[in-house]
Amino acid sequence: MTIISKQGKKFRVPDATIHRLPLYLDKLILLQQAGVKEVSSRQLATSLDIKASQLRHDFHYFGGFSKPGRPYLVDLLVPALEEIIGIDVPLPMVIIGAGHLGQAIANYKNFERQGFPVLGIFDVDPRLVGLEIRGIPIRPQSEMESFVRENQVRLAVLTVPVQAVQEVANKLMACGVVGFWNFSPTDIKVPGTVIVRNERLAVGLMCLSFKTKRLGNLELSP
Amino acid sequence: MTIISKQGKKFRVPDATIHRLPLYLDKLILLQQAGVKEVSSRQLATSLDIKASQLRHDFHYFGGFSKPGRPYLVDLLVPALEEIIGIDVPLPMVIIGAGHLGQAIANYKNFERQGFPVLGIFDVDPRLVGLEIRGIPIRPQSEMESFVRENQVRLAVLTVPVQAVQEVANKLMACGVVGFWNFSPTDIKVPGTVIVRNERLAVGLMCLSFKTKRLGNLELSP
DNA sequence: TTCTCTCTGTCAAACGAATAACACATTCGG
DNA sequence: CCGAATGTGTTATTCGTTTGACAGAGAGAA
Repeated sequence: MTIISKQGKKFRVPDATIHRLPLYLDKLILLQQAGVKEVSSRQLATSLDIKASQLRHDFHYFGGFSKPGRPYLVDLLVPALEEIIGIDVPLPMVIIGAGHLGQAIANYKNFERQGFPVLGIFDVDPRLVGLEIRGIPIRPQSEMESFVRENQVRLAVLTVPVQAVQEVANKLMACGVVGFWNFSPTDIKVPGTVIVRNERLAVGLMCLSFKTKRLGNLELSP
Repeated sequence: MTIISKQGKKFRVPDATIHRLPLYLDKLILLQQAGVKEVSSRQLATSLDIKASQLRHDFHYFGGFSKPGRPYLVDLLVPALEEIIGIDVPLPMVIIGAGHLGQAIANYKNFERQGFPVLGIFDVDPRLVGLEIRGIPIRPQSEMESFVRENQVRLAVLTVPVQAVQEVANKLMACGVVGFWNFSPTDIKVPGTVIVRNERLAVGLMCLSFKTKRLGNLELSP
């Protein structure tokens, strides 16, 4: 649940809705690239395996994007969603931990296209320092704090070992970081003014295990 | 929602509960390693930032793990949860796509410890073929199908480019794969007898963006 | 113009999940 | 042996999310 301001008033938007916004945007950009100009809630919803009423309900939180009777205009909807999600203004980030996962994320070009340029990668291992990933140098951990301050970085990706996470996060918060994308399998303690997104890969794998091993018990059709 | 069988009858377990089981197990193993023998629902729940009633409610789906009045016995609970989640019996997997993400996953030792040994990694790029990651060789894509058949692999990790995902998935299903851990940012079409877990990293990042940019509007306390 | 068709915005109902409440089993101290 | 304290299993309540229903705006055909 997140609060948004609209015309002075405040509204609460469900987390479930927020998670769907990037999916809508993604499909809409594909449509835009294909030259499609208009799309109805039903068409868009069907392609995402959700109900049209849910899509309209989601959009409703942010005010209408069309007029009754007319489908949505793709070229209007794309920038509107980009602004709502907040990727119209780039949000630079740093990656802490240049292990395999950190390098994989640094290598993923789409993040940059989607408004999340990686300004720097930091690691304690001197053997990694000096290497470059897509032109972004791996810097020594000791430079992290001054770099984050000087570049006013607000978002950090944490791919460091479990034992180091909390300490690294503390240092980053002291330097002005307000959002964490945490890949370590542990929670970090932060004040309510800081946002944390935990990406627990092992959990996903175990859910898959749970379901895969119970395939025989599945309901066959909804 | 997944259906489980218990004493002949079938019960439905919410997805939300299934997602928490690995978190419970994780904390319990830490306690076990610390030599703790007993833990109450309140202690365990507090350390995971959830309500004790929710934890008991979750456990209730699988029958009681203790007797009224007595806390849970860590050494009983750990194997019980392992069996429920299904990681008591190893579920071997293959990784398709040896890019940075594929390599990162192959490198993550904990998956093996948690019952998910990586039997093979496959890639179309001949420059990658022959390399080894933790002793697991990268094999040519052309060998994928025979390998999966011969080793009766049931679970596959997909870290191939978007355009290739559906075709690769089709081939794997024909060879007996029934579970996919899909890291490409697109849905794959599968019959109801196959389980897919989509790990859409970009969505997580955008949710973080949405919330980070609205920090000023946040409710200050719940 | 008027009729029909399409499709949104909006509200209501149904559903699912999280939290609270409590009965009762067990232990422990006196 | 009894009462207080602890803490589970289970049911009831509250809350949030999804789905369904529909009024009415706009477009196009006659």
